[in-house]
Amino acid sequence: MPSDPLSSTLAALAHPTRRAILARLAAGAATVKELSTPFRMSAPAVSRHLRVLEGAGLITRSREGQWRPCRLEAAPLREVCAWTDEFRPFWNRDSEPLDTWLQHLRKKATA
Amino acid sequence: MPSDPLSSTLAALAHPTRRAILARLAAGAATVKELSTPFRMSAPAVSRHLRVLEGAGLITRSREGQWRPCRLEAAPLREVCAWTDEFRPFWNRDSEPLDTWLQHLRKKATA
DNA sequence: CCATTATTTAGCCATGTCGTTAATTAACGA
DNA sequence: TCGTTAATTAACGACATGGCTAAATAATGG
Repeated sequence: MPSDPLSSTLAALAHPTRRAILARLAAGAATVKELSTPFRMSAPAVSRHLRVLEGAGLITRSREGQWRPCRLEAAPLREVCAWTDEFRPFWNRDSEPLDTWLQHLRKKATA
Repeated sequence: MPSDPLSSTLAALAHPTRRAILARLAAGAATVKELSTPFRMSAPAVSRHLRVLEGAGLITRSREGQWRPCRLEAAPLREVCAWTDEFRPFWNRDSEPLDTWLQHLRKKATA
């Protein structure tokens, strides 16, 4: 499993539950209990999702008495957006025409 | 494993080799062979990465004689950027102050 | 000290990933 | 038809994910 920062971030986001957790945390910090209830998921399951998010630097957790409030850390999302942004010129256009591929072949032939 | 479109896209992107393949395809279509050489990876390995990318709708493949040229399909990246964009207000600010959490506790106490 | 609440850890199981090599299928071209 | 090249599939191994329940760890508050 790749462990570079961007890969960790993307892998963490590649699960609907974890994205929903981040969306929830955008509205304010929350405890594990508060998160597990709406997602109809056991506390251990949520705890593990949180560990993944923490590993990706997408949340931080602190100790507040017996609670472990989670807070959103959205900075890694900037890198994700920056990466996709590189492809912005391609978002709206169809895949390149067949011509390009044929030119490519022709170039190899002459080489 | 989640199979919704956004999760598929993010999972496909969560591997440096696959991101590098997309970056390469931005410069034009390429065959499996052309992709496997620079990545010092066996053709089967690349073939499977391509399958993942295809499953996420990030590339399309056609048959051109004995070659299977891959072309970039960047549309799904738009959705990724759109999702992260929702968090743009949080990108540059520190995690919410502790105050918010304390208010949160106080609210529960009075409720 | 004991009961309660919050959270994590430990097992379990099924399934997916990611690389390899070896074998198979598809198409070309003399 | 035969040999070559391109690409996929099959099979393997090591390991991660994602859910569960049950048990262990913290901290609170009588």
